[in-house]
Amino acid sequence: MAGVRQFDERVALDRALDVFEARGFRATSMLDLAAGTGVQRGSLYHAYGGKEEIFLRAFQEYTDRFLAGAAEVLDRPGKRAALLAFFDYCIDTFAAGSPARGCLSTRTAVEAATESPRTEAAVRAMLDELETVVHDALAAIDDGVTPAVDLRAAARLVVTTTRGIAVMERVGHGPAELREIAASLVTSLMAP
Amino acid sequence: MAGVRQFDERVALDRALDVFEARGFRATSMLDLAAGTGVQRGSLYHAYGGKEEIFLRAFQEYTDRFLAGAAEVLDRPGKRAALLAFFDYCIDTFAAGSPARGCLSTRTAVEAATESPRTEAAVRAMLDELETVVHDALAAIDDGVTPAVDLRAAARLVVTTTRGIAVMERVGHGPAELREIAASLVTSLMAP
DNA sequence: CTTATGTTTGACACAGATGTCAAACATGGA
DNA sequence: TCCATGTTTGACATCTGTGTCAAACATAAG
Repeated sequence: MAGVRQFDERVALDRALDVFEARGFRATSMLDLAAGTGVQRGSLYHAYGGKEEIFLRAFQEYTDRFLAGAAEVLDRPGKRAALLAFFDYCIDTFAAGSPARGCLSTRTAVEAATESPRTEAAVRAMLDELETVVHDALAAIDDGVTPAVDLRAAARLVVTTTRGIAVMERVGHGPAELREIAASLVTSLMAP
Repeated sequence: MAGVRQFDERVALDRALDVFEARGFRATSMLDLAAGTGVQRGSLYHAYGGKEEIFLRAFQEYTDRFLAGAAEVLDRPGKRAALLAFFDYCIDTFAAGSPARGCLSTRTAVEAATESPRTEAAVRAMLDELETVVHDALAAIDDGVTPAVDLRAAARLVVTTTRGIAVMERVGHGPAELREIAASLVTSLMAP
């Protein structure tokens, strides 16, 4: 194998992810990606084919990290505490950076899903997995607290609420307000 | 006053709204608006200045209609029934058309709010009003059912959930699934 | 050292969008 | 009727992004 790639693929995709998080899928051009990664546009086309392919690879990295983090914070005794920690984790992620990054998966779902079936499938898969992570984590906590609805429905409602919170963040609600919304859900769902 | 506008402003803004609903704020160009409204691009620039201005006017129309519709469906005896009817109304709106239109305000919040303060403010105002509409409607229903959290928080959680549902719609969840999510929230929030 | 192989580079042709403008136009009021 | 006023129109210059490609290049393997 001669003719070897001159850039570090992991570094490049990592930087590409930064660009996508800062600008969103639609607004990111191949020019932006070239600038952000330090790799020439032509090389990016040669190596990956185009923006969608690059996005899908970077998004996979994002998904893996996010889900791993979620599973970690959910792992504690007490369903209520676990959920509150999970929402804190989400909100911290959304609100990080200045201007705030927002939630990449939500952004992608809304702005890119319709025009790219593969992207839609990737986001959908991510949310399904997140639902499973939440479900399994709650199922593993045996503290006598029972949700108002069955566990699968509760998990889906929790995931849906993270999406709602991500949207509320975009219109200017601060972390404190977002946490209040989360607390309202947890109180409702896990009645005392 | 000589030199009079040749197109019907109400019709044009109505059609512009269709275009924005079909393609989203970002993806809509002045060319698209010209095609959609039947008004020449130059005339649109002359009359409104640019895309953002046109959007804000069309969005105001959308907001008025949506809020009026929401107030109407929320007006019934029984808090649970009112909320379920409200979610049905939202879901029907999001799922209408093929491909489904989705939720314009959610879409706009996510894809346009950061890059246009006026747009962000418009969406924020719309959501604040929606929260008030929900709050006032629930406050007016005296059926003995009490939410698990205070009414203001409940209203905000409901609005947040409509946003979450709008996102879930984008990744392929159908109306039936979306209604289940709504039902989970209503059950949790308004414990029997 | 040489070769074969895949990579990098800058340039090219093209498409779509922007914002502006002078000239042509339509029309209410004098 | 004619004029003043604001509107419409198509064209223009410009910009940003796309996707492709031949030539230059780097390097692992022989």
